[in-house]
Amino acid sequence: MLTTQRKSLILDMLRREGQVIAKRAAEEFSLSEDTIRRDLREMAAEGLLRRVHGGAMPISPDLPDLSARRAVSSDVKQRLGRAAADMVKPGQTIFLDGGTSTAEIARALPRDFAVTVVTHSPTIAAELEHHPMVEVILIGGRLYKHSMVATGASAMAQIALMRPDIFFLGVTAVHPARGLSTGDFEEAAIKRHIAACSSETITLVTVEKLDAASPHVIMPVSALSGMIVQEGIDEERLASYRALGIALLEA
Amino acid sequence: MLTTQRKSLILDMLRREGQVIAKRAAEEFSLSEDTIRRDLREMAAEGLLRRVHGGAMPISPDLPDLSARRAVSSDVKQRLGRAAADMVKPGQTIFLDGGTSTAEIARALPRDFAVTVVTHSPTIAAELEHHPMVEVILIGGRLYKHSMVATGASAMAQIALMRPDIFFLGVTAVHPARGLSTGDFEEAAIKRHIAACSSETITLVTVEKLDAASPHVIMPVSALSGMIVQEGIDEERLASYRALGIALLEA
DNA sequence: CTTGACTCTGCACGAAATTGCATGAATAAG
DNA sequence: CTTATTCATGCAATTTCGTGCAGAGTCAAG
Repeated sequence: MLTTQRKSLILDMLRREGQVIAKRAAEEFSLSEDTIRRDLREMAAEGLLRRVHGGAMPISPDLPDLSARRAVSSDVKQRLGRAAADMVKPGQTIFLDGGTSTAEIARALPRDFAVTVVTHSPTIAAELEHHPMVEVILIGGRLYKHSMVATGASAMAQIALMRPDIFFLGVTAVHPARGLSTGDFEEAAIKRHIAACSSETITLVTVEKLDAASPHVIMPVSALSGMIVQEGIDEERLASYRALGIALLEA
Repeated sequence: MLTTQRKSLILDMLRREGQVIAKRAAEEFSLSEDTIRRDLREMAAEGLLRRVHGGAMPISPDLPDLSARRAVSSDVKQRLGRAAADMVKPGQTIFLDGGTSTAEIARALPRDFAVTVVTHSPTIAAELEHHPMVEVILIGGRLYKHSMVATGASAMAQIALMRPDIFFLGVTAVHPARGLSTGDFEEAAIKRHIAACSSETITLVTVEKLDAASPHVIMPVSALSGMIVQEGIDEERLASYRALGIALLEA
């Protein structure tokens, strides 16, 4: 990665999140903290940002509109998103479902290796605008307003041409017997179709989704390759999933 | 391969990916890095790009990126957007090109009647998320990072199935003789294709775009149905467009 | 056909930039 | 005050850069 580009990305990160944490940026770019600190020092000298202990802050006091977005993305989902992003290897193609959980994956994707992201969510696609190394394939179709994903015959046909390595599936409910489910029939169909085209299907699960059921079934839990579950859930509640042979990763 | 041609390809790569990495370009063209470096050096001398360690970046350091430009949605563009939205009648289907001007149209669309919006820009699509009456058709394909629009054969095929009433076209330059133009060859092709499928094509023009020309021609000005131009431009500068029979609306 | 000027390309080598690690100082937290 | 981070600087290893140079190809004049 070019250092010039990295500095722009650091500025982006600063604008987006209102701060840059040296440690986090180092992970993000897969570089040592020393390098990030050097960047921050130089950029501070150029007057692009203000150096603080642990990272950097914007030169001017916070812009309000972006801090709002940050507040929405809960800590739990961020952790799940990072764990999911860790599973992705350079050169792979992943399919990101619509939703707030999968949006976190998009944000957490390492910025230093090339990945192809396929998505039928314009929101996710827009999220990846400033990601330097990610190639984005957008699936088109009629947009479902409530979930903001493309659906319909055209979307199905475009998806049928893809063979993603991992499908990160968004669900509203997970139940050991009733399977993975969501609130809309059409959406369930398209999720099922994406899963069928993908080598692996992984879903991100927070407590409130666990052991719940929605009206429209996507697939049995056993069809999953793995689940990334919120940390701190009783082993007891997870047992029935392990019994189904599902790989569980806590984050 | 001709070095002249290679240099254009390098410029394309720069526009497409926002950077050129010497090593990668060398692989791409099956040449030594030395040759690429020489090219980059020469092109930097010609002012076509900015040399950085490891490769090259666009000439303008840190173009105010889309988020910044979006925040600075200028008063002029808002007025142009409103004028464009006023042209749309209930029940019509419009195609919105990518770009900041057309994004203003999306924001200005009346909230009380049903319109179908077709777009190949995930940014525009996301913008319409909270619009109650608008049906959004998203065109998919490989996303061009710098302009954030879907391109490629798949996008072309999806567009070919649509017959929008109005295409609101985004351009970087308008010239009475040299026509409508933009910075990227591929983009020019897709814009031309959309225009061919649409009943009318309207473009929004601010002063700095008027009487200017970019490298890649989209179509002659005479192929337009109309232009919405920024208020307060000398009648003299508009005369040549009127002479071509173009309907001009000032806003 | 031959010759000579010119261009393009790859290789070699010293210079410069970038990065990670180590060390000791500075800072924040308890 | 004590402890754990975080910071700055020096240094070594690696990568990239610029330049000189030689071989191959092109082109035109002789």
